[in-house]
Amino acid sequence: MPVTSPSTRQPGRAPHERSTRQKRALAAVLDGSDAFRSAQDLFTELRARGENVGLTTVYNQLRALSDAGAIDALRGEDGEVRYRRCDTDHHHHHLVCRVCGRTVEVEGPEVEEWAATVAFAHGFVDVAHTVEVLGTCDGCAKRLRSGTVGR
Amino acid sequence: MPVTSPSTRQPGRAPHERSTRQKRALAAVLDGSDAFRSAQDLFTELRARGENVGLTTVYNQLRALSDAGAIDALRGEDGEVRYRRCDTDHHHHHLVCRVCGRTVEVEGPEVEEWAATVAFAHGFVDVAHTVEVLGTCDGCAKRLRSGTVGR
DNA sequence: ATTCTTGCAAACCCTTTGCAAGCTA
DNA sequence: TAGCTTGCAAAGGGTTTGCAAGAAT
Repeated sequence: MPVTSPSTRQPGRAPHERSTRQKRALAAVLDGSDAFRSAQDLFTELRARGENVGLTTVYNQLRALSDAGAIDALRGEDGEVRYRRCDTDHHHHHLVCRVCGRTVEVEGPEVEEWAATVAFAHGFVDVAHTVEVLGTCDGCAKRLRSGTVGR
Repeated sequence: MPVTSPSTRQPGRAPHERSTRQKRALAAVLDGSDAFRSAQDLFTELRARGENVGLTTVYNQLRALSDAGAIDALRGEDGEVRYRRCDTDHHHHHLVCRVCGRTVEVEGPEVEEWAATVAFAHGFVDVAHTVEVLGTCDGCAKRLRSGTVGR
């Protein structure tokens, strides 16, 4: 007598992912900005938009998305992790404005090479590297100069 | 009539710093290792050495030392800040072993230049950058290969 | 009906702060 | 003695987890 469970189900099968209002809402917010946003920040915006999504869910989703490689995660100086939808697929780094959070994706072949060379020279293998460039973007710099103090 | 406070005391005068058993103990631990260590880690080692130093004091000191530029502070992927006595004075980056924490200070003129160029190209000013190279050092790689599993 | 998803409540963990007692100079 | 330093206790802040109710398939 055959088992009742469908034969399509395999042992290591990835679980079926479901579409929910919360996931869609979070995705919309992520799509609507190209700056790195913290979980708390995203949560606040969701509430502002009238979307009722729990903070826990925001964390749950962000982790899932990050694990799946759908978003970039970056830990800031203050220890908060910030997330951002990643457009490009290839390896790249970020140029981030410390004032408005605006980010530009940049490439740096010479940096990749340098990292590999340096690591090799010291006998390190399985190398990864993090490179972030932080600065003040032109717009913010102008604003700051003109006396319109940021804070 | 002159004020009673000594005339040697100036308004913005830096406070007198005192030498204590705790400070010396922490300094000793920091000197005894050239890897980045977390506050908790340092605290544990102090206890292991039989030195009674409070966790709060470790944090207090590390912050003071860091503010004074006497030690380097680096926030890891896990959000913990790690500290390390910094030998060299000039700007440099770190090559860190993800297994044993061993670090090598490396320079990268090309990276500095790249960062400056990229930032300039996008109109960013007042630029800073963080570059960390993470890998597995030769010793650890060998140990892992030989089946002596790390965990 | 099944099982993934949600989100409240509470736990975690690192770090900071309040403050009274302790110690250095 | 003066006031920097210590460190217990407790608060803070971001993030994770337990788990029962809810929703998608």
